Amino acid sequence: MSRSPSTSGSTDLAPAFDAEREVVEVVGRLMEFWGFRRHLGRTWAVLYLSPEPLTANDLADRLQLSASAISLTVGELLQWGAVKKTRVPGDRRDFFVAETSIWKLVTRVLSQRELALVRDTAETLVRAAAALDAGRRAGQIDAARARFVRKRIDKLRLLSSVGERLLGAFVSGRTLDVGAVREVADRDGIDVSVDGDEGADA
Amino acid sequence: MSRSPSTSGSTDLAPAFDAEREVVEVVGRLMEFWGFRRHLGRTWAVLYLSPEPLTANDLADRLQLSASAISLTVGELLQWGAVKKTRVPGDRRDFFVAETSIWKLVTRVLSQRELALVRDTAETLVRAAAALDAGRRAGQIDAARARFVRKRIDKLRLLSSVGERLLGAFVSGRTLDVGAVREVADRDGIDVSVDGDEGADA
DNA sequence: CGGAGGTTTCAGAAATCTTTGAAAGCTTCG
DNA sequence: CGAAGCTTTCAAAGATTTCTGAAACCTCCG
Repeated sequence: MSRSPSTSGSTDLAPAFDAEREVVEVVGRLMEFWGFRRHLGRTWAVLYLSPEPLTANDLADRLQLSASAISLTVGELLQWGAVKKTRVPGDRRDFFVAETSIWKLVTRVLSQRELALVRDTAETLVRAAAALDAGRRAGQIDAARARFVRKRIDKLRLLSSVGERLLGAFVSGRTLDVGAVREVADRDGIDVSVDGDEGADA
Repeated sequence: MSRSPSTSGSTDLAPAFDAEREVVEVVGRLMEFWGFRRHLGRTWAVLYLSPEPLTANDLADRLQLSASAISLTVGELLQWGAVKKTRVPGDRRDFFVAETSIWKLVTRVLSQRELALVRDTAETLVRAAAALDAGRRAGQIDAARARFVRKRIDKLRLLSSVGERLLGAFVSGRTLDVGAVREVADRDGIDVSVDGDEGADA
């Protein structure tokens, strides 16, 4: 009982607890923005702000969610390594703690999720370019148009490769190789002129 | 008429057009990941791969969307500056072209959307910290606990300020100041030890 | 000024994503 | 070994977001 003053009506303790709540919400929004469900962020935040590990029940109370929702949410957080499970000797329940190294979390997500996406994109672009060339060779499509599309796809490829390098650098700790970014910025500029460039190469 | 071979059935031209379609879809997914509606990405991609400006109708055909959906989508793309409206002398219709400088687009989104988010977050964190201190001073909440929460909030603040700086640097072209990131990484490391620190004074 | 596109708006339909409650599955303690 | 308490799973309910078709609204041409 003394453990969770959560659902208690607003007493004098209110302002400080409001502070916590606000933080929880803002982290929720942040995570939502990052493409996670909002509750993942909220849940992590509650744990992050708690001095002691919490049980699924504590979380359900504070977040106003059902036990099953908590289970699901916590499960996902565990997968991302954003939360760890702990057990307390005499207690049958699971306790949870937040991973506190946010940096670690961010890089993990970047390397697993985003990098996968970028790679997938790159692959698709390569395939598309190949298909286009094939179609062009076979004379199935207008040559000029094919050249145009090809160039645009190449630009996308360049971008994606730079993105991949950026992410890679970021994740692997040697922080942001300035060169990599500059390069895009520049090439991007150059590429814009590709439109006029048109005839140069295929 | 000769202008839009869009709705024509699949003939020998298929493979090359499939290439385009694939690109369109992959860009769609990418954008979705970035927090935009998938159709925004798809629409932009269709325009990006088209040598000539297209009408709303062309877009509706190629994307299999209703006129209203196109209107909405294009409207949003216009707001982000991802697409531009063009008019052709004898034609009453609106034509659209894709903004080709992707770099410009990315930075615009980063500076408008993300930066706003980060700032909002930072502000909330400051407020929360203040409320917490107030509560603590008034003795409304357990001092040890307040100190703990305060530290965690401070860590979040640090992170958000670094994020803000990173975004700012990225957007403003002087590319990624290595120092900024390193700093977080380090402090993050230090902060993790806050847990141990905890027991000392709790 | 009247009419023929073309575009935008908007309320309802459709699709998608979330959350829930109930039941099944584990685990630990007696 | 059996019971009690937690946790997880899953189908259905609930929300939310997105898309559509119809109507209103422009704009330009004749």
